[in-house]
Amino acid sequence: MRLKEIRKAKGISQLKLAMDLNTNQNTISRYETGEREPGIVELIKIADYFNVSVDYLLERTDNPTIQK
Amino acid sequence: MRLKEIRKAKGISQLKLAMDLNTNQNTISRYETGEREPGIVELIKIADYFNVSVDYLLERTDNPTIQK
DNA sequence: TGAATATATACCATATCGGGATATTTATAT
DNA sequence: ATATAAATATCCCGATATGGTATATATTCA
Repeated sequence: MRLKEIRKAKGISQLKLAMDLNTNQNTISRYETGEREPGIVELIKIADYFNVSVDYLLERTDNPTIQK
Repeated sequence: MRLKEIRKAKGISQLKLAMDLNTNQNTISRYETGEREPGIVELIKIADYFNVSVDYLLERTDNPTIQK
């Protein structure tokens, strides 16, 4: 997950992101450390929040846009 | 998940797919009926198996290719 | 229709998840 | 340099979702 990188680029804290996604800071932390993986629903929420493709979030491509 | 559609297009059974992915036929069935969601690891395995983007698999785009 | 193949469901044990609380680390101000 | 605040990581736990085995149902087709 390229989450930490993306979040930092937007300059927001784990706490803010967590609140915006209706979850907890510790949950975000775990995603970033790789201790846990989000479910698909949460994964999509994160991608949408940052306006990036899921493939980009998962480091499967270097292009953040969704191929229309 | 656009799994059923993709699998049928390739003309393979749930059982064959399951075996190729080292899982069970019933697990595939559940993904297709929507009764359960795969974890991210399994999601990526499926996308790679069919050579489609995760976004396509998740019906977030109509284009199956990964934007490089 | 009967056998084979394909798909769905029931049940269960376990792993994984999210949450609250807390610890640790990092930044900031004085 | 130290105190305070902000940010991030970790511990513990209950609840839930997951995958597996076994089985039922549905579909294909000879």
